[in-house]
Amino acid sequence: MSAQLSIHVAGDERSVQQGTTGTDLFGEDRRVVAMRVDGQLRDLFREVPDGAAVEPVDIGSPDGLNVLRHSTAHVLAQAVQQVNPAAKLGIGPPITDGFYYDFDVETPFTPEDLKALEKAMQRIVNEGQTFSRRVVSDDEARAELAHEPFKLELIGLKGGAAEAADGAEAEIGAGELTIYDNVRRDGSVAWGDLCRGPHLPSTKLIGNAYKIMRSAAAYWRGSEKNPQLQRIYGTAWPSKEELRAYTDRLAEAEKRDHRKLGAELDLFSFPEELGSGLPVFHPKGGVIKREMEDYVRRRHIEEGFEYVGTPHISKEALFHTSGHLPYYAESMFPSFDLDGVDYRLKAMNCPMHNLVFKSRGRSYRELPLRLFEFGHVYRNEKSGVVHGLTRVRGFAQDDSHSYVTREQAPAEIKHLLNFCLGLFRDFGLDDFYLELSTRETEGEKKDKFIGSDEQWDEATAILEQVATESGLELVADPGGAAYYGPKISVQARDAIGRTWQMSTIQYDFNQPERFGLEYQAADGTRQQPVMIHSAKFGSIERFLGVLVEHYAGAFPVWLSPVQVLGVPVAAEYDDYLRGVLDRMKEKGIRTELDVSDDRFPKKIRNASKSKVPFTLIAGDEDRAAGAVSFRYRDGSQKNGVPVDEAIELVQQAITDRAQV
RNA sequence: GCCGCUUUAGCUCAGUCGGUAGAGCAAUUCACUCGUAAUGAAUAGGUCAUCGGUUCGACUCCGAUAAGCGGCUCCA
Repeated sequence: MSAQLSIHVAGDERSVQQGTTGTDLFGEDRRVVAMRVDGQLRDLFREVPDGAAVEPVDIGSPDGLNVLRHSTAHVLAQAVQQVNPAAKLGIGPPITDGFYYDFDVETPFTPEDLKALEKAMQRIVNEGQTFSRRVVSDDEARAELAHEPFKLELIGLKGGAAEAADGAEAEIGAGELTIYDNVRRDGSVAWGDLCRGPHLPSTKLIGNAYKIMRSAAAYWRGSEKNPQLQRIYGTAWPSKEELRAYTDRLAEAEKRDHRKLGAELDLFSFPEELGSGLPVFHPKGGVIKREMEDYVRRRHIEEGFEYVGTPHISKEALFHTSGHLPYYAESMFPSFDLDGVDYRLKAMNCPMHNLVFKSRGRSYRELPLRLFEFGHVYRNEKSGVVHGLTRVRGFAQDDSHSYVTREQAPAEIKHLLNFCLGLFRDFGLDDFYLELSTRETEGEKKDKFIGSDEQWDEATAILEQVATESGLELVADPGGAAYYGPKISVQARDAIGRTWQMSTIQYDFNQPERFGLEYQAADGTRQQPVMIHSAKFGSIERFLGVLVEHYAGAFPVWLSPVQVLGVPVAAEYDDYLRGVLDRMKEKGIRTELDVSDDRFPKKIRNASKSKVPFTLIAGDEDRAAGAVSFRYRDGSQKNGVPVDEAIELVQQAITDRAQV
């Protein structure tokens, strides 16, 4: 048996003996943890077939990291069952920057449990266990995993792994079932798990560059109808240094947390007296909010919108007309009675704008008719989801509705998308992508949506076309549509990598019908308009929160609550500096003067901590020269700037929306 | 909503075994008038989240509620 095989290794043709494995090809290089054979990820110890194209998988590559993290998840699961043999296994896939594993246990894990598990994992890692792959039939797997009810359920779902649960495809592939045994150096089997693989050649490679991060409950297969399992999150990296870099990154992200910075910079707070998810903006946060509002109001008018105003509450019947009740009832606050009539707080502005449209006859000549306002809406968010400014119960949408003919719809959607993208650029946000949210026609969610198949198909096709033409990254979000129509949303990433839905553009054929909206066409017939909902910030509150994190509180000059902070070298120069700041105020620049009795270095420290873009210093030298000195956030200096020039410099930075 | 954790001065946090609370920063006052990240001293500040229970006695133990944190589910 010494037949020769001809294979391609990393692009080069090679002749090797039959039976050659990945380990034979790449075993020398410890960074190679798996291989791709004709595109398929494989364990290194597997034999390479004739004619195959083989690529090494580096531990630092996306595939390699997934293998590392998935194997680490196995080590965690082994540790859990070692400590608590009664723990039942859920799924344990790699995720961004780490992995998790779900367990069904009697009592949730405590922080002490997690510490103990981390130690148990280290012992397993040090044993240098190998992962041994074994193909099993469905029946064999069922027999072997009789005591693992969740794994049995997965076996039953084989082939439909994608629907089984996010991450379930790591356990079962579409093809044959496999079990991976963890084998000690003496050949004894320590543990085994139903798994598609591939895995590291040895647990040794995990080294000590892993960490258990936290535990939390998670619903089995992602549905709140199912029992909750206890999920342990962990992370794993090719080296200790990379693990350190990751934890440093998390610490850095924590410093940018808008909830923390919001309190430190005196921007906003959540008074307990008001209730969960109801923010108040302090004067400094109010400045940013107003700058955002001024900007977006002006931009809407430039883009052909007309500013309207509507109330916060209405008779409940309006929301029956719109379809919010019952389709959106869960998110609306309960009704309250006024003289025998039920009223509701509004959760969306569209029904009110429809009434503006309907207030008189409309002509095709008026279309597109674009109505816009800052609509304050109230949503009964479940207690567990309220989160800083990014998920609140009362917020302002910069909400608009464009009423158009069917023919005008694509151009209007393009118009709105460009509007949104321009806004993102002006606010300096660049880490974002588009999401196309569509309805679900199967499964339990399908009854959440109203309208005909033809309507949905047309609306979805138009949105998809515009989104694709934008050339931006586009992610599908099946089932994420509003009940009345599909939507494009712009998703922004915050400092800790979470993504937030900001702008949305929604195509709605349902509400015009439900409200009986119509316009008179050129031929004299009455036609139904299409309405296109859009919110550019989405929520003023959320957008502001994301801005705080994006800038870590160091806003560009035009958004800074205080643009220039005057720091006199001694009290003697207060008046001189006040004079300079007064001249700036006349030009609309936001200034403050530090007249506290702190000493100069302390004032500099305070100025620095407050993250103002321009600290303006004046002492004897400056006063004598009719000048001031600039100190920037990075500590750099620009001394002896003539006052006129200084004012010009600040004004320019504001106009340019510059970061300094 | 579900699971787990947390709640002490404006902020960050100590508080031993159940015997009625302490620091730093911030604030206020005084002195210092100072050129680039903390001058010194003094003063004031608390229904220990709220309500109930156990106890001679509760910040401490138990329960409920509220708010927050980490997830899940859900969303702008």
